[in-house]
Amino acid sequence: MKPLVIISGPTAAGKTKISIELAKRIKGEIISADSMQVYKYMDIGSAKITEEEKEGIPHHLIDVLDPASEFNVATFQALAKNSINDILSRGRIPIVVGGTGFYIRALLYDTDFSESSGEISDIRSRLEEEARTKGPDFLFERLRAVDPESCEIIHKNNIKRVIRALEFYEETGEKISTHNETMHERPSPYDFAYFVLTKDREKLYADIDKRVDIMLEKGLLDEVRHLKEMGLSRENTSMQGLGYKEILDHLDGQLSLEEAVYIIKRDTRHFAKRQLTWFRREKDVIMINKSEFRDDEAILEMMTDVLKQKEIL
RNA sequence: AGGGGCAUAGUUCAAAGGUAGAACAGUGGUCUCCAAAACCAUCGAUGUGGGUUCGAUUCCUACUGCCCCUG
Repeated sequence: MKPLVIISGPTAAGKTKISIELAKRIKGEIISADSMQVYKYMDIGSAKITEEEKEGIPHHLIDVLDPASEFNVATFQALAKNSINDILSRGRIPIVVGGTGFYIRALLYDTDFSESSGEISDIRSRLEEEARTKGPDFLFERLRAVDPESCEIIHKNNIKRVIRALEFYEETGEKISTHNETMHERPSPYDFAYFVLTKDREKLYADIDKRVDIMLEKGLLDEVRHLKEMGLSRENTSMQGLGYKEILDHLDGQLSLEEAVYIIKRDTRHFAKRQLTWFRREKDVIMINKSEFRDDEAILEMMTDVLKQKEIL
């Protein structure tokens, strides 16, 4: 089986720094599992690693897309798989680093997305239109007719997921609920070690607030202004990123800077909390509370020990 | 110091002589193609003492704290 190291954790947990140190020790290369850092020109707001910080370690899936392009799990999975094979073929170890747990799962368990085209389908736009005109209950009841099991799992207010379930059914003729069940039982094709970096909640939140302030000092406003001049708007997936949508609202005069900053901090904290919920229930993860270690050195020692035990090294 | 006002959840604000509502925050959760998204659930309060009353958090009163005006 292919070896794979994963370093994840909530935003502002300190993944970047640790990942570089680990890569240096184990001859690794880094694959970013981050839905925003793939985009070019989005450096400050996505807390992207700088060239200097990379210390010569090769990074994949960073700065590979124009901010006007679409990006989603399926695309990520395909690109990441290519990178893994590329890295392994050169005798190096792939280290997946990033906070998008959903992407990591899709990669780690090799979720099958082949049924659908990958692009936003006509079916989906039609369903979205119907949700707008006929209301959410209408689609939910239609889903009940074709896939009642999904109605047990999906809350009817969660229009996005109701639409996806219907779309999946219309595209494949199969219920997404049964598809998910089979996917869930699939073992990972990798020999992996899945590390999740955390720190005490209070400390994490304080660091998030601090980091947002630093982003502003570094020129987040100018970065977003530039993206806006490039013609990007809320319609783009990239501009739905934390920090980007709020600053756009501010530049459009819909929010004061103070309000925008408050919302960015708040929503980033919410995001970190959701990430923690995700990792808590993820199987086979190794939680590393940074607050319980002397320093990064101790963490790296522990990580390499685990990798040796698992015979990944 | 004198006069006035306010005191309800972590915060901002409701309500009512019969055991207090909301928003936001906080906390827990869901998740298989926009996931930095979308969605669900939940904890939590009448400043302190006395009085009136069957019953006070509400009315009266003292205290304490905060705000405004005057000096």
